[in-house]
Amino acid sequence: MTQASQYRVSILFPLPLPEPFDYLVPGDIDLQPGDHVLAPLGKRTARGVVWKVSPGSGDRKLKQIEGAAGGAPLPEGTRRFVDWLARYLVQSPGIVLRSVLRSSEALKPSPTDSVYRRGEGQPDRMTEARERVLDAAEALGEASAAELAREAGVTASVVKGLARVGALTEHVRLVDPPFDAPDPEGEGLTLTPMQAEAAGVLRRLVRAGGFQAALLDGVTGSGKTEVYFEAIAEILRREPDAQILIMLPEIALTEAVLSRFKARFGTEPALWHSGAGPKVRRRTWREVAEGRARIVVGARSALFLPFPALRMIIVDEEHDPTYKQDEGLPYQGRDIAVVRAKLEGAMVVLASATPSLESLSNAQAGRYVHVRLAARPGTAILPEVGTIDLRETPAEKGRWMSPPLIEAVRETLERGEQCLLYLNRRGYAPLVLCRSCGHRMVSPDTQSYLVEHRYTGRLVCHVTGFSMPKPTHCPACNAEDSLTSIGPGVERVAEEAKSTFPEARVEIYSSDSKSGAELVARMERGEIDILVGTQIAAKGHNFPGLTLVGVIDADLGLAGGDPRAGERTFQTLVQVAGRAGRADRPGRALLQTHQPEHDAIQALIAGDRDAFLDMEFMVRESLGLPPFGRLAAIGFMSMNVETLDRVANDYAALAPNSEGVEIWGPAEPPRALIRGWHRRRILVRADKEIDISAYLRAWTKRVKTPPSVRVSIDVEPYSFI
DNA sequence: AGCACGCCGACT
DNA sequence: GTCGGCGTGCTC
Repeated sequence: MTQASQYRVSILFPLPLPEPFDYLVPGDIDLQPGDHVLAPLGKRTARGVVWKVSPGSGDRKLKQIEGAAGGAPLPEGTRRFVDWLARYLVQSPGIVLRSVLRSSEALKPSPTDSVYRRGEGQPDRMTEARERVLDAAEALGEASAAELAREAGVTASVVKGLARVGALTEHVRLVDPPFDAPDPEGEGLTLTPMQAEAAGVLRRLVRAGGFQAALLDGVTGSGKTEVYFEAIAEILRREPDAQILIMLPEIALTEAVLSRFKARFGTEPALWHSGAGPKVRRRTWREVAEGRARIVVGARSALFLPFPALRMIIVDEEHDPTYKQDEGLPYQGRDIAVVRAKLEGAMVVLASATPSLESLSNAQAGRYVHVRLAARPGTAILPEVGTIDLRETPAEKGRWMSPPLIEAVRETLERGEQCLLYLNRRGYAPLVLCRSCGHRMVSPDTQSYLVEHRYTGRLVCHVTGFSMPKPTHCPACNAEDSLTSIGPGVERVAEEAKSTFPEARVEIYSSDSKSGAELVARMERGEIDILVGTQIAAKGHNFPGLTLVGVIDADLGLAGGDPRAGERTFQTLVQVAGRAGRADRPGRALLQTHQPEHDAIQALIAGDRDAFLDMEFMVRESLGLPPFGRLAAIGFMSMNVETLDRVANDYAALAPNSEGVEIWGPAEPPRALIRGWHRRRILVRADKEIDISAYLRAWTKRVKTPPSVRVSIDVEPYSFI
């Protein structure tokens, strides 16, 4: 511990600090990059990670490290990912590190508890209570004292007494046991020739090694999961210690994948999602960091886990908008997954039935290997799709099903088949207004329309969750019973379906439904004739008796100035229409629309995704929008509108002048006021060659903002408006 | 993110 | 006269 043997380390803290801080280390403590340490920071001790090690004590007077914090070191690939992301997202590296260090207890070894098994010894004195405990131990094989006591109806002291005399033996058990190694040779489904061919392409990429990107583009029900399972098996055969991350957009989807996973690999994967409790998190985090968890199934935040040997990332349903995180650290999980794979020299597979424009463009440019997977040779991506022009055959006043749609439903019901009526609007009516004075019921926080939910009798704000009973008098003019419901929600369409087809069994499926799983099961068994559903009904189910999908309002989402609306509508309609006519019964989809000539609708009818894409690409290219240009958003939030506007305007005024960069705004975003917080937004559009992150970094360095205004930077905003 | 410093309002 | 509000600034 001589002076000369001291050295320096740079420590990155999971705090919004601009850079790692330097400390001295006594020569008898050995620290490597990635090690977790405790270090004095101001008046307190903070946890951090060694980012760099330098020889000598340097010329600055530095504080000394307090000690190591234990745990497996943060792998190099994870550290490079943090550095890269911080630069790309224009955030402090500490903020990014915070997304990595998501379990405070994971650095400690797993806690242990004691379990008891039946031992050789016999108690000198046998009592009834002791006998019951021994019976329970035989039956359970291995159990904690509390479990045995509960099972036998005695107190734990009886268990302890038996352990003392050797009739029970005590064993130490890990509370967080390691995960079992997956078996790549487990039973899979038999692949169709088409699937086998796709799996073969992925296997070849695995064998090529290093960074590889593939877009697995297959219609709903084409067996994408089975195909990427084969790629995973190939990796595990070649490298048993390889780690694989399967990303899914929602927890709801994990159940289905999990059971298929278990069937294929003979064990359960490690889980990681926002709903997981501290126990699951610390187990998964630690086992991943130690390299013992091989396969992780997780939500977008699983990308930040400290994999030491990541070899493959699957992004399932890659088009799903929930991969975009908007709060805190704003990032697009799908894009970041590709970067992480590149930094790790791993393979990435993006899978979807309706790939995003960005991914398709990457595939077209040859950056991703495009693996197409049709259900059967020659099958179109859609069932027969037709439109109903609401300008020619409108629904009756106050109703939402047009005569042709009613007729189609009748025919379907007569054949004993099922219908899905799709409308992406929860509740009964999206707007409630006063007949006598025209007052519109709005949310107090956001000024957005309150949605009537007739089932609960309340008016609900879908932005904040605020709700109130539906008033009997207009709050503006006090007229009695003057509040009328405008427009349709699923509850209203269901009401109409019931009155039109009184003999049919009609159910509603939305996120308000109490038991979605039960509805799905009943629909599968044919116990529902007409299912009226929102987005949630469009995802991933297989209803063999469903042959007609009626889209109540195909125009929803096409309106407004959002250039991404067409793509989103197209994807949704493909997913919805894809529900119809599986299990060898031809299905059809009918779209009620006021603009049957719209590109997205036309492309759907033709079942022609490429035509739709060409159209979209042209629009984007002419505007210089992604993927032909870069976009970023600077968000401002404050309780005080005057300060907010001043700061946002100052910000815009200080934008660096640069060729190929345009500044739009500041403007009011779609929800300019939420719970007393006012918001403004500046959009930045840049040509593709411009490093928009560097531009933003230079810009933000020029501006200092008062703490009363919160500024956030989003380099991959999903919404353009 | 903490934590302290500091400069103004209502209390024993 | 002090207790405490949270605006401002710093942490190797």
